[in-house]
Amino acid sequence: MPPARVFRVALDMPLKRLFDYLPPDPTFFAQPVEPGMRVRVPFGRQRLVGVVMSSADSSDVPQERLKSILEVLDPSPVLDAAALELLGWAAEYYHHPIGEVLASALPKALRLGVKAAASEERWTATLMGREACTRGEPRRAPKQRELLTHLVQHEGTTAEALNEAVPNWRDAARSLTDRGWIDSADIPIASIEKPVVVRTPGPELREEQRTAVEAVRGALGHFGAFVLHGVTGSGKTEVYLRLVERVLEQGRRALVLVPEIGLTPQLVGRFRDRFDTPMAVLHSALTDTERLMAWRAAFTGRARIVLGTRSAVFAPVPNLGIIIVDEEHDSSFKQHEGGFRYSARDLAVVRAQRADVPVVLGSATPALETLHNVGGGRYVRLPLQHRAGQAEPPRMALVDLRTNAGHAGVSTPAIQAIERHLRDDGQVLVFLNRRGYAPTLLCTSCGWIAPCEECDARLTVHMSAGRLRCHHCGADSALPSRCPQCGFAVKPVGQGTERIEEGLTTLFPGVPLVRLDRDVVRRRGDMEEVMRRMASGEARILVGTQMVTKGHDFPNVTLVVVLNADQGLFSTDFRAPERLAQTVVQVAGRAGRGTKPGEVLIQTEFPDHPLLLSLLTEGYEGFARTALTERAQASWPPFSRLAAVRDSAKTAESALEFLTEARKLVGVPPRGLRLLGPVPAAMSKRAGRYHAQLLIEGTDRSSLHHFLDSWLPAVEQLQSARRVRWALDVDPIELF
DNA sequence: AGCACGCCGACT
DNA sequence: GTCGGCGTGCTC
Repeated sequence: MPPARVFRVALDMPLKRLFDYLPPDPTFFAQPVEPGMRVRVPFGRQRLVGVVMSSADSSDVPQERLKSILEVLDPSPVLDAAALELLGWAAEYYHHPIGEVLASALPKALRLGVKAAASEERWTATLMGREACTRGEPRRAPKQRELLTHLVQHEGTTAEALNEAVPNWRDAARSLTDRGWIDSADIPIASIEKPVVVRTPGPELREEQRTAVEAVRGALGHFGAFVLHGVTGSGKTEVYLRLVERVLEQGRRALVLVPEIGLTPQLVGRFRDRFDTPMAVLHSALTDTERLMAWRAAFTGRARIVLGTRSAVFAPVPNLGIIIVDEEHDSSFKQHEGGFRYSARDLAVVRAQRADVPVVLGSATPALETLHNVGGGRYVRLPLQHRAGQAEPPRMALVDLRTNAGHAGVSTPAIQAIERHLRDDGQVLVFLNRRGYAPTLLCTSCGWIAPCEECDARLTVHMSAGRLRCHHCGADSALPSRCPQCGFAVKPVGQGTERIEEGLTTLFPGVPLVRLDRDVVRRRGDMEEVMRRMASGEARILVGTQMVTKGHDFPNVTLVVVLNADQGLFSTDFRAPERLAQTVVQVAGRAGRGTKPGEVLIQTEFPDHPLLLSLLTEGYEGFARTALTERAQASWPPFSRLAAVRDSAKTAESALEFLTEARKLVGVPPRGLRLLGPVPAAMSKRAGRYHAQLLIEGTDRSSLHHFLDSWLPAVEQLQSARRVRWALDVDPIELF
C-alpha cells in the first residue's frame, strides 16, 4: 500500500508543531481540501477545529496512528496564501506556536466552526410566475397568491423578510416552486454591493498635506513605508482620507489600524462622515457575534474600509490597496501579555511589503525605531509641521518645583497661569498620570504605609469611594481611619487626579471642573459627556490622566499644565524617556488648537535635565536626536535587538530558578549576543505571583533569531519550565 | 491547552 | 478501604 497523502493541520494549542490527518471520507466531502480551510479533526478524545497548512505525500507518523479529517468546514479557504504566509512569518519571528497565531487572526465563532461567509436565502418570482400573477393565478390558493404577489412586487426577498410579510409561507413556497413560478437562491452577502460615495469632498489641502498625499499616491500599487510626521492639529486624518479615497476609486480596499477604538471614536466618525460605503470596525469591546459580523464584512469584501485595533492587522481584506497605522508610536499596538506577543505596527509593515502596497505610519511623536528607519532610508518621512487655521504652536515652559511653592501639587506660577487663562475666557487642561486621590496612605505616628498584600506596591487611596485599591492586581478594601498597626491617625500622601480635582475646586471656587480618568469613565457615554461639557464651555477646567491625550480635541483649551514630568526621567527602562516625551508632546498638543495661542507649563524637580531641555528648545525631533544618540551609545534598540524571557511563579526562587537554568544552557554566549539577568522584575510580586526576566540582546535581528531558534527548544524541555508560567517577548516594549 | 494515567493523604 | 491531589506524558 502506498503511503497515504496527508494534510498538515495547525491546532489552537501551545504546541509548535502540526498534526497530520488523512483525507475526509470522500462520500461526504468530495471537494478538494486546500491550505487555509478549516477542518474538524479528532484529537485525543476531543474534536477540534484546525486550519490546513499544507498537504504532503506521506507522514512521519506511522499510518495506523493517523486519523481522518472529520469534516471540511469551508468551501474555500478562510485564510488565503498571503494570510497563511504572513501568519507563518509572525509565528516564526515571535517564536510562537502557529496554531495560536492563526487563532488570533480568526474570530472565536470561526474557531468554533461557524460558517465563514454568511449567505442569505432570497426568493424571486420567475417569468412564468409573473405571467401567472398577472392572470390572477393561482385562484383557489390564497396563501400562494399572496406569496406570489409579494415576490412579484418585491424581487429577491429574504426568507427572514418573508417570515414578517407572509407568515407561514413555506408550504405555499413549495407548491409554487414545484410549478416553476418562484425560485430561491443562497446569495452570499458579499455580492450585495454598494457603490462607494464620497459624501463631502473635504477641505482644500494645504501645501504640506498635498505633498504628502501625492507622495503616497505615487506609491500606490507597490510597497513603500511612509511616516506621516504631523504635529497635533496638522491634519493627518485628512491625508488618510484622501489616500483612502484614491484607493477606493481604484476598486481596492483600505486597512486602518488605530490604538484603542474606544478612545478614538472621532477617527471612525471622520471615515463614516466622508465615505458612504460599508466599513468593518474591529475592536476589543465587540461581542463575539459583532466580531464575526465585522470579520465577515471584511472577508467577503463588502466592507471597503476595515478599521480596527491591534488584531485587525490580521483581518482579511481582499484586494488590499493601503495600510494606515494611526498613532503608530502607541504602545497598545504591541501585545505584551498573554500568549502571542506581537507588534501590530511592525506586522503592518511586513504585510504591506508582502501585499506590495504602501503603509503609512502616522504620529505627532513617531517611535524612535520609526525615526531610525527614516534615518536609514527605509521609510520616507512626510512632515506636516503647520497647524490648520491660525493655530500657533503652543509656548512651552518649565516650572521649577524646588523653588516654587504650591498648593496641593499645583505650583504658584501654574495657579497664576490658570487664573489668567480663565480670566481670558480660555479653558485649562491639568494633566497628571496618576488616578485616585493619593498614591500612598501613611501613618503619621509609626510610618506604616498601606501595602498591597499581593503585590510589591502601595495601595492607592480612593477618597470618594472610601476605598484602598491596588492599581496592579485590583485588590480593593475599605479605607481605614486609623493605622491598623498603632491605631494612630493615617493620612493620604501624594497627588492623584481625584485630589487635584479637590484642590482646584478649593482654589477656584465656582469654576466648573471635570475629571477624565478610568475611574470616571466607567460606561460608554461617560467620555462623551465629559467631551460635551468641555466643548460647550460648561466646564472650564479638565483634570485628567493619559486618557486626555488620545485623539480628542479640546479647541478652547489654551493652557495645559503637566503636573509631574519626573516619572520617567530616571527609570531603569531605557524607553521611559521616549514615553515621557511622547506624552508631554501629545498633552501639549491639546493646547491652542483653535485660534487662541496655547501655553504649556511643565512642573519638574529637574529643570536642568537634558531630556526636558532638548524637548523644550528643539521639540520632539531634537529630543529624538538626543535620545537616539544615547541609545546608540548604550547599544539599545534600534541599535540592537532584544528578546525577553519572562516568567512568574509562586515563589521568587522558582521564578529565578527556571531563568537561571535557561541561561546555563547557553554556556558562553555566541558572538554578538549578550544575556542580561535573570533578575526579579522591578515590581516582582504582582497579584500574588513573583515575576522575573532574562534579557537577550543581539547586535542584529538575524544573530538574535538564530540564537533563539537553537536555544528555545532546549528551554522548552527544561524540567523547571513546567513549574513556572513563562513566555518569550520579542521586541519587548516595557522592561521591568 | 485538555485530558488521561498514576501514586500518596482525609473521609464515608 | 475509597475520593482526589496535581506531577508527567500524549495528542496525528
